[in-house]
Amino acid sequence: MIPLRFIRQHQEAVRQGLLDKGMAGDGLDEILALDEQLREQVTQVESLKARRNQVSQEVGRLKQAGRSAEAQVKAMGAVSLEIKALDQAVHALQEKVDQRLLWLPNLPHPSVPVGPGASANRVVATVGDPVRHSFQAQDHLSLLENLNLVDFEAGARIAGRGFPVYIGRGARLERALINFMLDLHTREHGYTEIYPPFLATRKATQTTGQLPKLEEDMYVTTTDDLFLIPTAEVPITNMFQGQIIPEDDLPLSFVAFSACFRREAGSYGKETKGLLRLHQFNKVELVKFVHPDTSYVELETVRAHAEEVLRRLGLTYRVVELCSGDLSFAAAKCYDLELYAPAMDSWLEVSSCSNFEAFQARRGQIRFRRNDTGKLNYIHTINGSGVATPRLMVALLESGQQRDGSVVLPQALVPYYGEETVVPL
RNA sequence: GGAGAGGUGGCUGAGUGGCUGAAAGCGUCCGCCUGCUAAGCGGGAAUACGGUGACAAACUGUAUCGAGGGUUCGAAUCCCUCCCUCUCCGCCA
Repeated sequence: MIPLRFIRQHQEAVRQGLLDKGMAGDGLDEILALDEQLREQVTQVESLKARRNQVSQEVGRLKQAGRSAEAQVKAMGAVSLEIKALDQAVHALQEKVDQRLLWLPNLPHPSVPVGPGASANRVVATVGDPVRHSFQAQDHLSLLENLNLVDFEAGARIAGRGFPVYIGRGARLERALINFMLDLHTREHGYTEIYPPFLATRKATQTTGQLPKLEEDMYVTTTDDLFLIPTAEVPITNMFQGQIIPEDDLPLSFVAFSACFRREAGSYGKETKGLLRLHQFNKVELVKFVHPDTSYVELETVRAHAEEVLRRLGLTYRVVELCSGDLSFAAAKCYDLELYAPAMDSWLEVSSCSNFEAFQARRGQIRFRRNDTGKLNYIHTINGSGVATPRLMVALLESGQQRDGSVVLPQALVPYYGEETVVPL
């Protein structure tokens, strides 16, 4: 949420930010017009209320003195009716303004490259050399099939396409990846492990910014109006909804494994084969609640923590700084981590590390009290995937495959998986 | 799902129609005092939005005692609806 006062005072900067983010600025004019109208009416009701309060007190005094207050009571009866009518108008206007504000995305940070889409993104680092196999490499689909790790048809019978069933060693490998990542982040990076609910309320989902705009991408349970989480960011961030965090507790760092559910509306046709785009997948997510002064330092930290997963697994990846037009709704700045998949010769996004600044905190009223001034301020939220498993598995299989069709796993994974190689049965 | 109890400031907890934005305590901040610490003494401090003002200080208005409605000149206090928490019962992995 962008604060209304800020919009009022920095109209052109906000307009430009919205344009950079690929959103027409016309919503802004409407908000500003409504806001002006609103403030005018509010001033009007408030002065009526001020008068009523004053006279009502007088009535109290008169009655206590045993004197009549009939004239005052009568006059205020009329005023109260007027107030009621005006109040209704004000509420309706307020509701309109609030709704429109919820549809405004966060503004890009000044350091973010301006551009409309992926072409304007900036590769800021590449780690490792793209693997070149000396034999005819299999893509992940055939590896999954030949090694019998995933059963897509069974998943389709259960829930439709996009819901893979991991089987046998595939399930074990998936579990190994999750445990490896959780251990890394909790033991070495200092995160507190969370096991969150996988469903969240409309309000919670609004806090993190998926709603109202991305409702069509969410699975919802109609009888209770609960949403299946698209990422653990939703439950973790909302643990502190409406809370005031002591300044000395900052930063708070949490890591959670969760299943993630995404309808992926409108993305059919592309990447629908295999594990590249799913309706349900697993992810280990990092979430930090940080002091506003340090949020951009913390963003780099989270990014480093996410990168560490890929480093430990010896995978080739690159870091992409997203341009303004590619930023998600709530993000002010974001790095994507992309793994190299040799058989497909492509880069697969496995992590997004974003600074939301106070955008989510404002929607969810997450604040801290400053020790020096005693004032309440919004904290900043940072999160990063650390990381999502399906494409990680893709890169792992395609990179580690051998001429004989087996896959050699990275050493870091062996204690978790229990074996060094996955061999064809 | 059934019955009951309850939701008040950072926390605990008073408060059943006007003098309550809200007692008291804890915590907190400032000052004093004691050669350190603890204790003690005095004082300050809610949040949001609006107005005047320099997007300062300050002053001022309105709202806020779970949420939304209602009654009333006036509601934390009375009525209705909803949400949440706790206890007991039922059901259940």
